[in-house]
Amino acid sequence: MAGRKRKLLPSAEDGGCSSECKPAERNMDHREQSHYFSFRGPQGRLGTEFFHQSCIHLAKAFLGKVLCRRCADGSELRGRIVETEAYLGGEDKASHSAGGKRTERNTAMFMKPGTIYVYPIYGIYLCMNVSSEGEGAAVLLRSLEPLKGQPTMRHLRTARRKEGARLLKDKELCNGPSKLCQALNIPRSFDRRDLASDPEVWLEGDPDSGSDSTQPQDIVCAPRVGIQSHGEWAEKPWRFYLRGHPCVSVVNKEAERLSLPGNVMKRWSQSEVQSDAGQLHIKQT
DNA sequence: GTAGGGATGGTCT
DNA sequence: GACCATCCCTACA
Repeated sequence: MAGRKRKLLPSAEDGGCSSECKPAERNMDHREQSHYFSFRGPQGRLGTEFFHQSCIHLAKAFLGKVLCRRCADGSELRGRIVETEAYLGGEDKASHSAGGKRTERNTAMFMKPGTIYVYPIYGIYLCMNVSSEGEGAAVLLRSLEPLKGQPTMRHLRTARRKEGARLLKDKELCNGPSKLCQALNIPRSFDRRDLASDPEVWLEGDPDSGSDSTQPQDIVCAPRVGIQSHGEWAEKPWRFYLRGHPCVSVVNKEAERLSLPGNVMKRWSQSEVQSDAGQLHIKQT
């Protein structure tokens, strides 16, 4: 099979990104602040107790939380989780651990809640899951809203793209499970690490919590993506995302109609997203 | 903007 | 040898 030539990601194996973080890019400037929301700073690392939830509860609880990545040079990359999928293991035939099947690859799914499961997909991409309560259960992280370190994320994502390709917009940096692994430089070697205690990757509370934390009615429940071959299990509404958020990878309008929003005080509307030289601005209603 | 098609190689049977 | 929890590019509306 004649393949297209692509540049390899230089530091994908070592877990560090010092070679990717140019000094000028490490300086915080206005471009590194989220244009979607105000970023109020860390709310503290989420510990082991947070991950002790059932898979579906944890998948919903992840929404709004901030995934943080400390690079080898000390700089930080941050993104708010806006889309997840629950894979329950056991009866869930779409799960890598269906039927309790345990292999070298999926061992992390059977480890303690909060364990990172990184696996390769389609040969060239990686996906990141976090184990939950339940035998073989894990939550797939599908999309993030970039909050900090967008220039570095863009550099990491561009490394695999064709030379001369157009500049990626902020909302395109992490809007997919493999894209977020690229943008945050999550390597395969992070597999089986503990998200509650690892020094290089961790989870923090929603920086916007307090006045406008994620409300249940903001969450859309939809069938999971890319598992059509698994029959009835493909229909289970175990994908969760923030309604109207521009960083969601796949919008399901039918599912949005079915999950009525009710009295949503804060929503994100595509029509109010304005593009400005690759950056996005969004007004909240 | 969206749909369609091709790429890619690890994992599992 | 087939499958695959994806991504990117191109063409077209």
